[in-house]
Amino acid sequence: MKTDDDLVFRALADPTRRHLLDRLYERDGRTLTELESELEMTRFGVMKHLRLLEEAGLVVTRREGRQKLHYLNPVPIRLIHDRWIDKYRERQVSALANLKSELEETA
Amino acid sequence: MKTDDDLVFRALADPTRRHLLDRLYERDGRTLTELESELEMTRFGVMKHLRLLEEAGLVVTRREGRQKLHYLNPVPIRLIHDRWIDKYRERQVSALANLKSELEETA
DNA sequence: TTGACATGTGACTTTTTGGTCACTTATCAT
DNA sequence: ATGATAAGTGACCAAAAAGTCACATGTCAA
Repeated sequence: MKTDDDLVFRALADPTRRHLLDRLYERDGRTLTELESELEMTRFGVMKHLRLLEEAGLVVTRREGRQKLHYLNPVPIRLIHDRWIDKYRERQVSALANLKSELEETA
Repeated sequence: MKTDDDLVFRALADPTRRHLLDRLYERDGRTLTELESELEMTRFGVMKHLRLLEEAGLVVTRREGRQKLHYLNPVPIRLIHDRWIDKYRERQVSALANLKSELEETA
């Protein structure tokens, strides 16, 4: 059996799919053709990736005529967070994460 | 090139490794042998999984005589969160995630 | 110091995943 | 209608990951 969260984690495991999420985080409502244009991969590869993201619920889509618009859904990401970070430790962990980011910016 | 975050996402992609994180979230400082005992897999399989988790920084270890103790490090998880959830939307998303969890509990 | 215990390594096989391609379907504008 | 545009399907190949095994190392206790 393939559980719900399994789809999410598997979807996130690929760098191309994470890149697609990054692009949609930046601005969503994009089409397959638009997303494809900036990747060194055929349309079919990108389509497969988008399908996995959609099946995982990380991306939701809406049809508009002959094109399909893609939107980022961050809820599954939050659920990953909540699985291993309880609200009592959230502040500390968040502070550490910020510290790490800042150190890396100046490095 | 294999980036830092790539190791984290790949590590999280496997159900056995997520299970190991769950066990360590429950209580950490466990040994390989202890973690192995509850899995239907040889010691070698579990060892490989733990090594990937450690390389990803999701688990940190400390040697204690002939045994190796494993601890959960939640910081990389928080960094995943911060990648796609900005602090302005964090509240909404968190609320939606809680709602989803509650609905599933009673279902 | 010897036997038992806890962890580690490298080679190997099987399964899963990523990517491409030929071909198809649906929608729009002229 | 028809040519152009956007998205979809199933088969296929190559690359990567999961898991096991024979063998090896380091540590403890009697």
